[in-house]
Order: sequence, then C-alpha cells, then structure tokens
Amino acid sequence: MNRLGRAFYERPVLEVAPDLLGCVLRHGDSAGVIVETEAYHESEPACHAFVGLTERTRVLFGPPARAYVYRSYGIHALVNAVCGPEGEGAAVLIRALEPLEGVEAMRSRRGVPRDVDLCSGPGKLTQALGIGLEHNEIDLLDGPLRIEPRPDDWRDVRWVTGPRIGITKAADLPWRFAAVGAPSVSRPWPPGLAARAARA
DNA sequence: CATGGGATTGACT
DNA sequence: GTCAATCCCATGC
Repeated sequence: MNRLGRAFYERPVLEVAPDLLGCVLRHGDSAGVIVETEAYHESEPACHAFVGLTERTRVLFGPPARAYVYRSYGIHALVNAVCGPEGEGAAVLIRALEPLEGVEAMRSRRGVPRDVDLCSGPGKLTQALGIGLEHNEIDLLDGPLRIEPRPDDWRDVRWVTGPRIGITKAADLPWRFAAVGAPSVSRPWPPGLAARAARA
C-alpha cells in the first residue's frame, strides 16, 4: 500500500499542515479523514518548542514523522505530527476528522451518538480513536498509530486558512487550515473565512 | 519545592 | 454567553 514517507514531514510545517488535510489518521480499526490542522513552529510563542529544548519538547526537535501527544488542561490528549528536519521544533496539530472506519468503536469510546460529535475537536478525536500519552514519540509512518495518504475522494481537497483556535500568543498568525465543506470542523469559521469558503 | 497557566470540553445560565 | 475540571511541566523562589 501507498504510504507517506519521512520526506513528506521533513518540509516546512506550513506546507505539511495543508497537505495533511484529506489524509487518514488511523489507530487500530478506527480511522478518520483529517479535515482541520494547525501549524506550530519554535519561532513563535504559541508553540511549545518556543521555550527551547526541554524534556517535554524533545520530541518536537527530534526526527520528523513522529507523534507528539500531550495533555491539555489536565484532561485531554492532543496529537501532533512532528515536522521539519531534526533539530527544528515544529509540528502540525490534528484538530478534526471526518469519521471513516470503526465508527461504532468511536461512538463507544466517546459516549455520544452523532457522527459529527465524534471527532470534531482535537480532544474529541484522540478519545474517539483511543489515542493517549503512551503514543507520544511513536512513528506515524507505519506503526499502530499512523497517517495514510489521501483516499481518491480527497485527492483534490479545497481548504481555507484562518487564525488558530484557543491560543493567547501569536493569535494573529493564519496558521489554521480547514477542508472546505467538511461537517466535522471543530469551530465555526469566522465570517471572512466562511465567505472565502463559499466562493471556493 | 510551590505555583501558575494552558493548542479543551461539556454542562449550565 | 460563562465556568469548572484536572494535571503536566516550565519557571521562580
């Protein structure tokens, strides 16, 4: 089967983030199409790697294509794909999926019935797929947790950009990327984005 | 060693 | 719209 290679992730994070839209995040028998991402880079203060190399950020500065999973607000696990060459701290946060396979297992883990509520947020999708902190630093190329290339239906996905969600630092950077027309986007788009999406 | 702040979610007014 | 839950980790004393 066709797969993404290390080189795919070893590029600037602002190229990888939109290219991941339409790709499939899979854990075990559950999988979903990535429809929303955000880019983070050590050069801006919203990125965890901004503080430099620490025990927590070590994975961000490591080889590309590994998972960076961390706990947010003491409650949720959020999953990122490490990007850029080794030594550069950058990653793409996976913010939302369209459920694709193993939907019953997702419903069971999430405890909600509607498909649109299963993976429409970064904390929701990790719960739906059973992703936890134990997956931090594992390789995303062909392990149990992996990202696969775009299915045929998503080969030419359209996307829009906008400001990142839920951050207080560098909130002006338009480093959020969302697939046009995907129901499972985590938050409504700002008016400007919605207008661009309608025209797209 | 104590403290403060989150890349969020779900429940409630 | 507001707000609490809950814990890891970076920072500062």
